[in-house]
Amino acid sequence: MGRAPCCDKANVKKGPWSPEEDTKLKEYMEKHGTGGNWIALPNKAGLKRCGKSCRLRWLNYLRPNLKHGEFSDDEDRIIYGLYASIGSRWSIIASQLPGRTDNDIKNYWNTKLKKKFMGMASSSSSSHRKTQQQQLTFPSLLHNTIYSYDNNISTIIHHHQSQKGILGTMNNIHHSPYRVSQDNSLIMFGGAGGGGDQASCSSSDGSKEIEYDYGRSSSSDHHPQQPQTGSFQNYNYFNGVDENFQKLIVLSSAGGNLSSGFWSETTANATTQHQLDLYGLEEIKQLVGTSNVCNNNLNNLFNVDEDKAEEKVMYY
DNA sequence: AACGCATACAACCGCGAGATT
DNA sequence: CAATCTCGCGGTTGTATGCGT
Repeated sequence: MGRAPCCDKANVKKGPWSPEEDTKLKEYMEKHGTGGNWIALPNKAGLKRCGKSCRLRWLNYLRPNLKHGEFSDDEDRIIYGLYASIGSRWSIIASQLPGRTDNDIKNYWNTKLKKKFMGMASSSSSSHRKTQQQQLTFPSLLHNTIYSYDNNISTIIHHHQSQKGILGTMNNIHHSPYRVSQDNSLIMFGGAGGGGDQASCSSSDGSKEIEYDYGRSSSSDHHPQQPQTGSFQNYNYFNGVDENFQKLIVLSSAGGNLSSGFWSETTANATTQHQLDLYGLEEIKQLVGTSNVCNNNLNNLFNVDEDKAEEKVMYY
C-alpha cells in the first residue's frame, strides 16, 4: 500500500542532465515559471523527466544568482554557527546564505566542514589537553555572530545586544543558544517537537563548560551521554564567552527526553553524571525575571500554549 | 601507464506537512 | 473529514575526477 508514484518511472530519464535538457528547462522556466505545478512541468517543457528531478535541477543548478565554487570564511562561520544551533536543517541554513542551496551546503558540510570541525571538537573535547589556541580559535568564530531575529524575540536581543556574550538567535528558530549575563546565569533555549534536546554542563578543572548536543527531532534521538557521531559538541561555544557563569538554564518545548539532561564532572579516572532538576515555567520566569523573558517570548519561542504548561525547564 | 582508493558533487528516494479536492 | 496530491526536506547513492602508489 505504498504511495502512488509522482510520475511514470518507466518513461522518465534519470541520471545526469544534458546541456540540451538544461536549456529546455531554463528557457521554459524563464518564460513560464513553474505554473505552480512541478509535476506537470516536464510535459509542458518537453522534458522526459520527473517533476521532482526538474525542480531539483532548477533549484540547485539552473536558477539565477546561484553561487558556485568556494565557500568564504564568512560562509563557513555561518554554517558552523547554525549547525551548532539547529543541526542539519540545511534549508534553514541555506536561507542565511544567499546564492547557496541546501544541497550545496549539505555536501560541503559532509565532505569538508564536518571534518574540519570534528577535528577541532575532538581536540577540544579532551578538554584537559586543550591548548589556549584551541580555546580561542573556535569561539572566536562565533563570538560576535548575531543572526537575524524576528520581532518576537527582539526584546531579549535588544536588552542584551550591547552586552558582551550575546550569541544571537535566528529567524523563526526557537532553539537559540542564549546567555543572560545578569547575575551571571546562562540560559539556553532548546526545543524541538520530537524532543532530543540535550544539554550538559561539565566541569573538569574548576572551570565550567557547556556541552550542548543538539539532537534531531525524531524518536531515534541519541542520548546525551553518548554524543552522536557528527553532531555538534560545542564545548567551547560558551566557554569562550564566559567561563564563570553560575547557572545553566535550559528551556525546552514539550516532549523529548529532557529528563535525561545532566551535567557531569570529569576527572582523569571517571566521569560522574548529575541529573538536572526540572522546573516549571512559572518558576523559571521568577528565576529569570519576566523583563528578560516575557510570556509572549516564551510562547513564541516554544510555540506552545502557556496554559498547557508543557514547557519544562532544567535548572542547574 | 594502470589501478585502486578518496573526494566532491549531482541526483535520487522516501517521507512528512500542508493544500486541495 | 478523509483521501489525494504536491512540495520541500534531509539522507543516501551514484558517478566523475583527482591523487597516490
